[in-house]
Amino acid sequence: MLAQFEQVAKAVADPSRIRILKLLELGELCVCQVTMVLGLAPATVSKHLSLLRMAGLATQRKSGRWVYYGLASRSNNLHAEAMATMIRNALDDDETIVEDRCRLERVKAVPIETLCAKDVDFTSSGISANVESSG
Amino acid sequence: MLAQFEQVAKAVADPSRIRILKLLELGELCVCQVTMVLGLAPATVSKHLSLLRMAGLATQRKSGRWVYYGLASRSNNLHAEAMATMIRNALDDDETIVEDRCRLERVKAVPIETLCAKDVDFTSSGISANVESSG
DNA sequence: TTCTTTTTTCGTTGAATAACGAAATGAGGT
DNA sequence: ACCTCATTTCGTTATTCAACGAAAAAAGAA
Repeated sequence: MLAQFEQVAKAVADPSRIRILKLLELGELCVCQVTMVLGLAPATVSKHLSLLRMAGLATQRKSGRWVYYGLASRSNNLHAEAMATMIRNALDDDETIVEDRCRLERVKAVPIETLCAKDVDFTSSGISANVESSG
Repeated sequence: MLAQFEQVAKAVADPSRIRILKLLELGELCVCQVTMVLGLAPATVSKHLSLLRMAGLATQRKSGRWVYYGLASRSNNLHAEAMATMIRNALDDDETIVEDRCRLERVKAVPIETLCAKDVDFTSSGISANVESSG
């Protein structure tokens, strides 16, 4: 019980994971989308997402080649819901969070097929993906 | 802002510090009292309390030779209050917390003058402090 | 099956941190 | 002033953990 609380608190005591949770508020995302927004290695992001899931804060759904993560609505971890609520009611004005969400919008604009392995430059103002054939 | 949240989350992501916060719910305590209950070195407990204070979760009050720490009612850290509320509404049934509070009652029964440097055996059923001269 | 692609696991490295004992600090008390 | 004692700071050690690249796994597509 104390250990469960500790698990949730540790999960939330990392800026990257907080950023991820605030991204997931806008809907479920696949690993590669989160990777693009945070600018971290895929392995690192996968680990963060897995850890959030273990703490009862995120859910996992596999669809096709992609694995989608979302916010957990109900959890087996007693304290996860309270922590999730607290985070949902906070940090919306934070500079980093706002920037992340802005970047997310642009990442979402790119079809997921062309997002990951291609040379998508989302750091500049526009997204210049190879979308010449998608209509 | 994100960093502030991170600070609070880190402060709370340690079992010893959670135990301390749940002890402080029962009123302010000096470092040596907390030390007796947790069974850690004074230096370690002092560090934990200092860290809780830095995170806006605890307050410090010096009186005589002792330094008393208590729960912060209002804080300059935005997220501290929310986290404090969450913890206050949780873990009251936790085995460790209950045991800690039981030990605290017995520690509180000993006058603070005789508590710290003396050979107080609070691990067994009764407290056998050297209180032969204080009555 | 074979290839490709997304995600995860593995192993390593560097940084953060919890714990301790020893020494320093600070506040009474003599 | 000096002594005593509670607390804090310092320095060390062992553990934890975030990040990465490389390799393995999983799941379509050809």
